[in-house]
Amino acid sequence: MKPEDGATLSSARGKSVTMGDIARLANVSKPTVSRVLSGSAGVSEGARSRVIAAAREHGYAVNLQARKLRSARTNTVAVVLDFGSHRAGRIADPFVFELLAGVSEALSVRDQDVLLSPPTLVTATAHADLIRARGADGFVFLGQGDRAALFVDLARTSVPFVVWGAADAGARYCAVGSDNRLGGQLAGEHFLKRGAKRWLFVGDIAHIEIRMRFEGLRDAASSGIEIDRLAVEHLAYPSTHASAAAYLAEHAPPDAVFAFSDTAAMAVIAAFREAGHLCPRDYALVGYNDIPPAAHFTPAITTIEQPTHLAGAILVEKLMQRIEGARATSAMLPTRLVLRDT
Amino acid sequence: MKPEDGATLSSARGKSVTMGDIARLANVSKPTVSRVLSGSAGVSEGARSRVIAAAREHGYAVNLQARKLRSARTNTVAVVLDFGSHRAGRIADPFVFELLAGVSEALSVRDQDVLLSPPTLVTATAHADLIRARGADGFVFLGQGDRAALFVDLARTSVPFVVWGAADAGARYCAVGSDNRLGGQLAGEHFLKRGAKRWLFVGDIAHIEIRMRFEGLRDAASSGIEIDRLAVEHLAYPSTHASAAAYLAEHAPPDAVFAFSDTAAMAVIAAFREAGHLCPRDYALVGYNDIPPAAHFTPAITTIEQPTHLAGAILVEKLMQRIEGARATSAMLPTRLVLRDT
DNA sequence: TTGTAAGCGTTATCAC
DNA sequence: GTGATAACGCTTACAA
Repeated sequence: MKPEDGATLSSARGKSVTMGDIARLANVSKPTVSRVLSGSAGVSEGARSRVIAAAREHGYAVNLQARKLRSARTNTVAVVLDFGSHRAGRIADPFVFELLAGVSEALSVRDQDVLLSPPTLVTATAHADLIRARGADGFVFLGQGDRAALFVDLARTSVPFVVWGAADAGARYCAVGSDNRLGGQLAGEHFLKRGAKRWLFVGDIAHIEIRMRFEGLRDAASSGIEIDRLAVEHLAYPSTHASAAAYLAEHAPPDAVFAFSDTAAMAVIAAFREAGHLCPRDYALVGYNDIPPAAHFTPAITTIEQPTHLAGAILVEKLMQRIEGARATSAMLPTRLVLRDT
Repeated sequence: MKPEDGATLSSARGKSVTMGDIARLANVSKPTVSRVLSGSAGVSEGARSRVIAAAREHGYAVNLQARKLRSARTNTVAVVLDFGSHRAGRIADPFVFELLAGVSEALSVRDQDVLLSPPTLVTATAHADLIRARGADGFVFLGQGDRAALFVDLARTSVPFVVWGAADAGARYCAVGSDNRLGGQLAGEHFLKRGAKRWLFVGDIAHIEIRMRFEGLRDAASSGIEIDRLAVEHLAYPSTHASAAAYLAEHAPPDAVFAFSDTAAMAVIAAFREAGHLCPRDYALVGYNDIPPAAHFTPAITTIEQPTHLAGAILVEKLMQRIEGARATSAMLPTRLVLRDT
């Protein structure tokens, strides 16, 4: 190594260390450094160790932007969270967070960067632009919210995306979700066993996932059973609490309640209790998601469990298929009834 | 426009539309297209409109990777979430999610991309590498978890970062948090008014934020007051529930409880109720965060409110200062007691 | 196994 | 106002 080697370091010129610098220090060429650092085979042990030593010594890290510019893929996935439903005093079910953790980990395993989709992205065009701008290779939507129309539009484009949520029967895109219809059926069967006749469904069926749960419930109902529906405005504890209280004031009390989330279930229990309508004494109740507090609530809430651990991995796998141009089928993950006190 | 224009589009050669294509179509040069699309002044109205028309017609979007390679900043911020505390059955307080929403929006306003920090990043070196690799310009840590040591290490480097959480007295880095000590004091004052003498603090003081709350509580205590501490293992509802039950079995019941979160407060109420120790009949209780269900729980929980709406904006502002090389002072956001039934 | 050369698509610099 | 030209730092041919 000649003394000049240090002097020609680009960092000495006030810039950051580049691959060329490492190449010079290790007495190899740039491509060889590249090969070593991206772990491709076909490099001699000597060259490899010299490169690694030089890189470590000079704190060199490959410039990700340059790499991404050069290669066809960005290796970045945009994740879309449904903040709208969680802000402004509405409640965030831990559920989405668990889903995010799962997705994040699955992507990390595949060396994919996770971009949080900016809240300004609303139209299909805007999403397509992000792909064209090479900001990401595809999208994972965590929760459908009121995006049904967006998905239909997006499915007409070549934008790779997967959606967490119910797969609509004729959906042209890949949706991975728990079997919401089954969830509803399980709730219905539970009510039948309890001999309940006047069922109340709490949830906004404008959301596809939630409508499927309602339909499952309806499927399970035999003749002689009456099903009423209480549309709560937001995914919120307070609004559910208020709606539930108002409902009791105007209607005959139900002897079974199926709530779209455990949080909503808690709100119903609280509101009904204030009116003297007690669970499980006066009615059966099934929640959704099996969040930890459900087990320890008083009464312990019977609920439908979703397989969050699997979900992230499967979503990511499907998206990768789509990005690589393959077809990806929608999938339904099984749910099960967790029987507790209600 | 000559017919050749279309034929020379790079998209016709199977590549995506580039700035050069738009330049040709609009009869200007690449730099002019760049000027128009990045909104810089000094372009004639004619050129501007031709460029915009051509870009729109061909669905052109500026290649973000190329732009980032060229410019000094990546305009990307890495956000670090504390999934560890939220996974595997532990509870996610909606609080973090609200914080994330706030940060995400504040960054979007400044045209910053949000990268979710990969779960593999643990050491200070790994974080520094991401900056050197130009994966991001800086970090926002949402929640300290058990990262105290990491922050100290990171503060010795030139990595720009800000932390949501308590600012340690001698901290060398920028921490933005609510005034946890004040929160503790407010709880203590509430207990004094109720005439409580045997206080119980529920929370793990290994977490700095939580220790500050404990210290605030202690500050508020006058002589003759006994304070006990119950360290719960995780940020979890179930573990708090179990610990609280076990506590009552071995100790004299407290007449005041200060829990590190509303969720934990709910767990305490439930566990104590099962042992016949009722709130507010037998003890006063203060939670933390003012999550929506706290208001509608039975009993409605008295709690400490944190200014989540402000937090995101302030964190981002401070980080931008750090990235631009300026100093950024830690900040304490005020908290207030929300008085309810407990 | 290794090196040379040629871009990837943008923006900065400097002329005009 | 506008345009030619040269980087930015890497990877992919292709050649040796």
